[in-house]
Amino acid sequence: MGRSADIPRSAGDFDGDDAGCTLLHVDMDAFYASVEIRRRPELRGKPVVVGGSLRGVVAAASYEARRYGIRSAMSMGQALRLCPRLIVLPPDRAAYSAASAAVMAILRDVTPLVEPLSLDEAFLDVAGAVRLHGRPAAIAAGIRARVSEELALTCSVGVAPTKFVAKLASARCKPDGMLVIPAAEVLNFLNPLPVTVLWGVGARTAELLHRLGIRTVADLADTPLDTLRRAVGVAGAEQLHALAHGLDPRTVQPGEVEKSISADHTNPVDLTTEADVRRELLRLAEEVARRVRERGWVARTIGIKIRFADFRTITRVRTLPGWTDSTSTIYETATELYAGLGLDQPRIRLAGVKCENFRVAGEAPEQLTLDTLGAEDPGSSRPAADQVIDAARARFGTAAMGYGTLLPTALPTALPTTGQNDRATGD
DNA sequence: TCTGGGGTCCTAGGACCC
DNA sequence: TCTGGGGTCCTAGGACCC
Repeated sequence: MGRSADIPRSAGDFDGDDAGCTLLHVDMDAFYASVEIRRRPELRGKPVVVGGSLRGVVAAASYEARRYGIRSAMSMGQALRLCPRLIVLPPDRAAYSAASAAVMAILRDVTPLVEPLSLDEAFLDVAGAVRLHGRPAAIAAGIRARVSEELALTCSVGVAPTKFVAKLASARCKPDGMLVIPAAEVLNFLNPLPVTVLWGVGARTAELLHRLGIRTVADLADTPLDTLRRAVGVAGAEQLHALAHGLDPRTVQPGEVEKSISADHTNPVDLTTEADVRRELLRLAEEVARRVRERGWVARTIGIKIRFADFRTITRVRTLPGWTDSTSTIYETATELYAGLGLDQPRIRLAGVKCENFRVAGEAPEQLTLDTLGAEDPGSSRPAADQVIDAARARFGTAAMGYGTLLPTALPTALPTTGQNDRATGD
């Protein structure tokens, strides 16, 4: 990478003051849709969304689809009404993860201070990289060039003195753009923007603020802190007040680890029988437990989420006496929490299972298994069975083997622990 | 064809301990 | 006997983000 003037794609046009603009926000353009179009060039130029499921919403929309007013999070039905010839593709998470890893690798060539926010965006702190790679604007242009040339994808990059201004900047130069907000321009940039652009202002908070006559960032900056506190609570008020004045002390955190791991699924048809719900909880427990084990962790808190047909949603969690990574312990806890709801004639749209409160497996003071929960079989080899299943799935895919395939039609309250059923039936 | 699936953070109330 | 404050842990719900 050279000076900004040498950078292709005209992104280096910026010749203003980027001193102190050491925070970059890199945001991939229409990421899932772009990955799909990259491998199916015949879709280029067409309205494409990724989403798919029967009761689903749009996860990503190509810019052609957006011309019809289609946006992510819109229901698939509404999207199809706006554009009947819309091309709808089912999500392929593995492909997006692989593309994401390639993007993150390019970013980490610039600096180790990369904080991914999701598969398709990341913050970078380039303060220490300018000697090697040039000014922030040149670094941003270089990243955009590499992503385009090596990955055939486009991204937009915001360059600013703080995280949230960098993120706003990337959003305002999409697609395939770059925007530098010099320190001296931050307030001019922020003031006219609607409050809804601020981190933490969603529909509810916006409504509260509008009632106070606060519509722009400038309005917010002029509002006394006490007034804000009464409207949105102490923590929210302090943060909004700071952001409105261009202040954001957050630094780039490259080592962020997950605090919870969850899986949930909206069923195409509501679940109405106990057996169906248990089967679904088992499937979700397997998925979550596998991901916990993948990381070499153990969890102490297990939770379920249930969304009823009327969209009312409840959660229940239980903190166990010790830590576990066992599918059966997580499943048992989930079913107990479900049973505790005492539902009579359930109509369940969505079920979810979550683990939190993690430790690294070896460092946990104790390993909680079914045994320590008082199960009948003190010699249970269930953790070994988990490992066998994980290994089989890693080789042959998730359909290869699992507790789910072991279960008879009428589900038992507890999983078999004698080992005699520990063979996949292959169905 | 109303409303996905992965998360984080905050609040409020209760239990419990000192 | 009445009254209490502070701290921590746990749970449920909800706002918010991508």
